[in-house]
Amino acid sequence: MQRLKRRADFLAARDGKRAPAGAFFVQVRNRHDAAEPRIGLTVTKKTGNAVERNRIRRRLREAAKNVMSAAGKPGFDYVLVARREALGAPFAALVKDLERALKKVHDRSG
RNA sequence: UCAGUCGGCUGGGCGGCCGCGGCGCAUAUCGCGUCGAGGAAAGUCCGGGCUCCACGGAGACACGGUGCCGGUUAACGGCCGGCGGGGGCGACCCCAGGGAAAGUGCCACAGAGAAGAGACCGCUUCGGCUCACGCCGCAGCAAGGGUGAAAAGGUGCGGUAAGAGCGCACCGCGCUUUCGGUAACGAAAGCGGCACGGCAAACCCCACCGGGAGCAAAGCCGAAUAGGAAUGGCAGCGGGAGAAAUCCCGCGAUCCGUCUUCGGAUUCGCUAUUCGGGUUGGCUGCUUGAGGCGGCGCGCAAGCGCCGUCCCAGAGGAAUGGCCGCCGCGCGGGAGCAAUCCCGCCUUACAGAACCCGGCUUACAGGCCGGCUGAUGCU
Repeated sequence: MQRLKRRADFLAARDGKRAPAGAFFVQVRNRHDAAEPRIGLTVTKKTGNAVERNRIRRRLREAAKNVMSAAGKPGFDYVLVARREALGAPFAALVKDLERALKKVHDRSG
């Protein structure tokens, strides 16, 4: 699973479609190419201290890993922006929310 | 046993499946092995290493820091030992602890008086008035009261009209000498009738220390695009001369001299190659170090020396995670006379390496160990 590492990619995704997903929300950008889907994670300092931010990032990454192979489409970048609730939410719920959000985004875009 | 005080340690364990980062091996595409957060990784408050910049030496001035003595260290504002002061029955704890006879300044409020001070209440001889209690006046005084953070040595005895270092003893203080101690300092003796209030976290004086910036330091490699320089090739627009190469005039543009005028230079463009700078990016710096552990020796200790042994995170939108099982701990609830058993808890504090070390400071659920002190009980 490819990760977003450049600021420019994050900025591009910020202008794309977004969908709420419970403890976080998803921003999507269509790169219009055939490469595999990529994900990026945004956890701001407002969310908590370093330990909490790391934990949130890891849980979201793990959830994305479970979901992306099935629900992610080639040529798309997905940025998951965490809210504080992602720290304590059950893992199963994170996975479910992400699946639902991706479905919603792609249905809407056709 | 209770109360207290000081110091140290720990910060869940085992296993399964699926993953992540580094390194090694490899059939180099599947894989295998191995290692992978902390005591504070935190705050970034000190001290260093390292890198770049600046700098001839030395000194002076300014600014900042430190401030009892000795030791320790690469260094420190750290640490260890000691001294002095204060607190506690004690173990022990606390101290921004140089200089106030170098100078300047400040000491609010209260109070009569706040630094060569002062007399509000008060005490007393004498004189006057009054039968008397007492009142008034001149003078002497500062014991007692009162104000204050602080009132110009303290306590006691003598002394006196009342008093006062006025005299004496002890304590304190100052000076001198001797002794002990490396020293800070301590002890003793003698002398002095007491001078020298506090504040230096007011300015200041003295001693010592200090160049600046930081791994986004610094070095290397370097794409596209734009721009710079050099060289080669082709080459502006209009008109004229010529067979042509080419030359002349005008126009535009750029540059130069001083803005204009005027004068000079270029042919400014396109293209190719090369060079230099350089952003995104990549690599190095990047983890072997004042290193960890063990033993021996020296030292009261901080620490030092020798020997052996180990390699123990190196990410970079930043790896150490997700889901389970069993055990353990804690809390809550229930059953039971009890031992114990059952159920529940999003089961664990503070917190995530970012160049590396030495400290300091701050945060921290629960648990463990040891030294010492006081009280009580038993022998």
